[in-house]
Amino acid sequence: MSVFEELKARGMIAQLTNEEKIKELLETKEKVHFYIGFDPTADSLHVGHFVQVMVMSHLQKAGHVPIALFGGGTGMIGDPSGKTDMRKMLTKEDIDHNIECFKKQMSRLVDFSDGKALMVNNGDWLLNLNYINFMREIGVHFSVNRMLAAECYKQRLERGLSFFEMNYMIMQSYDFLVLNRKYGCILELGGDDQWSNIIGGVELIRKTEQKEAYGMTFALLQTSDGRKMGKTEKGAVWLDPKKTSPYDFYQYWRNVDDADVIRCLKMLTFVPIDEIKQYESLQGSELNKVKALLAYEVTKLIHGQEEADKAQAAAKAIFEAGTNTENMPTTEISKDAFAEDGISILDVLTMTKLLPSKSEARRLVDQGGVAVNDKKVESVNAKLTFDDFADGYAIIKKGKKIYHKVVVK
RNA sequence: GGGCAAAUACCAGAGUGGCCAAAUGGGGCAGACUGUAAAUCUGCUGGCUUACGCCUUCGGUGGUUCGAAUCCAUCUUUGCCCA
Repeated sequence: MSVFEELKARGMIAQLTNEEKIKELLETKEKVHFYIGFDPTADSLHVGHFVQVMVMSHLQKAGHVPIALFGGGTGMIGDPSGKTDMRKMLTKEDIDHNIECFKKQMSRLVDFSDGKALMVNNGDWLLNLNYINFMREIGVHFSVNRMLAAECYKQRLERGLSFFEMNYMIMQSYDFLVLNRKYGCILELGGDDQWSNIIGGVELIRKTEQKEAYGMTFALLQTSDGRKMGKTEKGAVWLDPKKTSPYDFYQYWRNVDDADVIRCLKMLTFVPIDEIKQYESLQGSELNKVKALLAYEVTKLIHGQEEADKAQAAAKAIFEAGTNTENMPTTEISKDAFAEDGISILDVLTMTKLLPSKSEARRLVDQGGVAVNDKKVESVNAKLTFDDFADGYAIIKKGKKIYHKVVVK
């Protein structure tokens, strides 16, 4: 199976400028330079970027050359596509820092050694542009009428779109042109929300260079009911273990909706497509087992085998056997915090940051959502005494799935 | 630059002198049911307090009033219309 067919079979491809040409290109040309842009708006990649990185990896394995473009320049504007509000503007220092973080995370999946993949920063050519020259050379090729007609701006047209942001598309198109000239890059990839921006680049290359270039977009990682995946109450699911622990990361995938398992497995893991096909017909608790596979595989890709094993072991321990306290988040509490009759459960809950305020802690206890050492806490007046720490620690359970170890010092 | 309108909790959005910590919906959290899922049902959803209650919040500041999310002045921001 060719890479192209593989990507297709995995349901990753959303739109293409020219399907036959792109297929042919990827199947017959030895090294295709292609690029994907990343806006460094945070100091870690999140799940939304993950699909793009997977695509880079797939294509690289087939011998093609990924160019990861970091939006050091465009990031200072912010892509308005599909957004409802203007983005916060970042300083140059923030952006540089974020790029560094992206590079590290990406290197896990994409091999950047020996020119097998490239990293570029569009700040290198965008930041020092001369406005008039740029407008004369590039700006002339863009029609405002057409840009306004683009689907991705629709929402913004109702709420207001600044000229500033309007430029994003031009700049991204220019990126493609620069990479085309510099590296012979003829293919731009991106999330499906990037479609208009990508087309812009393809057309720009045709107009200025009289050359064919191609674009392809990937399905956004969405839940079956159309919501973006990778969002939790705490915000995005990050690839950085400091921001989303490997355990939480594992749990996120462990808990995906039934309807999303197969798609995630296809898009986010290297599990062979034939194997995945066998899972497609599974239902009920059988499908539940596939989720464990998904969680393990994805965690392994991002955090490595060791962390994946740990996360899996921790999950098994908690849900299938008693409790394994080894990889549990832990808080130390000083002996001094104890009064003669012990320490209030409410205080413990806030100290461990399991809950942000005593009021919330009170509510949760009232509703029977807290247990200590597997015994439900019955009253908001409950106290923990040293007896509760008989093994050297106490296990606090919040809800059904969140465990926390407390040690007295 | 001129005219008009708006700003309320995580989001959307009611409230237009006291009954307002503020309707309703979404989201979130918890409980029941389950498969660590979804759907469904129930409770909760500013902070402090054992409790009575107290404190902070309706864009900012100042004022009117016994009392202001609500009235007045002013500033800021956003949207719409005209140029």
